[in-house]
Amino acid sequence: MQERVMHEVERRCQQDSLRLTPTRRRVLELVLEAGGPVKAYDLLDRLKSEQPSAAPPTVYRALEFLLEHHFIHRLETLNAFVSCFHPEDRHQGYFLICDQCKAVAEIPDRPLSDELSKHAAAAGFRPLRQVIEVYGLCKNCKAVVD
Amino acid sequence: MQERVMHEVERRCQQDSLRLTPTRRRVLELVLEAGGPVKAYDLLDRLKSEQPSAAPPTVYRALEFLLEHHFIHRLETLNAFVSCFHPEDRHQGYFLICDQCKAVAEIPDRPLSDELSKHAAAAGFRPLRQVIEVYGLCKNCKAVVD
DNA sequence: TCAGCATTCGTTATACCTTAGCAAAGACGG
DNA sequence: CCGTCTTTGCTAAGGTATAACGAATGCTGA
Repeated sequence: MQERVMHEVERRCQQDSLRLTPTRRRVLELVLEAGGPVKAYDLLDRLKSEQPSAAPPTVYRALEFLLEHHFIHRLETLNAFVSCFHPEDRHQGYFLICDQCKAVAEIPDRPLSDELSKHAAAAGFRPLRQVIEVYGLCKNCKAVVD
Repeated sequence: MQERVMHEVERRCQQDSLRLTPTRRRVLELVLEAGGPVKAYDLLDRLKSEQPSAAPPTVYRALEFLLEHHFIHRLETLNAFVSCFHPEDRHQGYFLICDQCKAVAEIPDRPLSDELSKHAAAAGFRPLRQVIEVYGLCKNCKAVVD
């Protein structure tokens, strides 16, 4: 799974001549390994253990690159980052984020996103970027509570 | 307009026996006066000029109270706060935020929000809170660019 | 191959955003 | 009034993100 994403990212970088430098690559791996939302400073700690010279800008610059090319996403409310599960298509969608266990599901729902864009456009607004995050309880945690 | 909101907030506080203390009230006024997204530290600066003892917790606690009762909203991506224009009904909707002039429009679109909740529920998720923010160019700024 | 240019990186420092913790003061019900 | 709960004042620290600048590296065209 992580490898699939990694390969896809490599392909895209080659195709668009983007430079997937060692640090950028390593940060992406760390995000993938996390298997859920990770904070920038957590990444920094992990990075430091293998590359003591790493500092905040090291991580933030790598994250910036990965975000820019949609290889990862940023969860605005959590100040955290998650890998993108479908880097192959330029999707728009939303996130379901469990308050309890922090599991994140990325739902590539294009119709809903298009609907939102349409509404915005109808109001004379030119939409460029959407942030749709739903917080609540995931299936498992809901079952425990009920 | 600002007065209308203020009155409505007073009414709600009385009705639900919430304590709209001087500081809470003043912070709400400052958010209303701002007429757009304001940062916590901007509020703090303004507050300090009339109440020198004000410190970060002063502002954050007031904001917390106002958020909790939906008298203001938080724009997650901007780390900023805006007043709620329709405190009378427990709405859900989305925000249109201009990258250029920072104007914020609060759109109380219940159908779209319900649609999103429905999708989430269909995936076994129990939605508790939605964050929908659309960034782009407002009508005016779009006209200038084109 | 090499000079020139653009991009990336290392490093330091700092700015910005938010919460913890605890004691004092105030509001409210009995 | 007294006890309790909520709110505040205050100090401090934790967490998040960017500025600035020079050194290193990669890329391109002569």
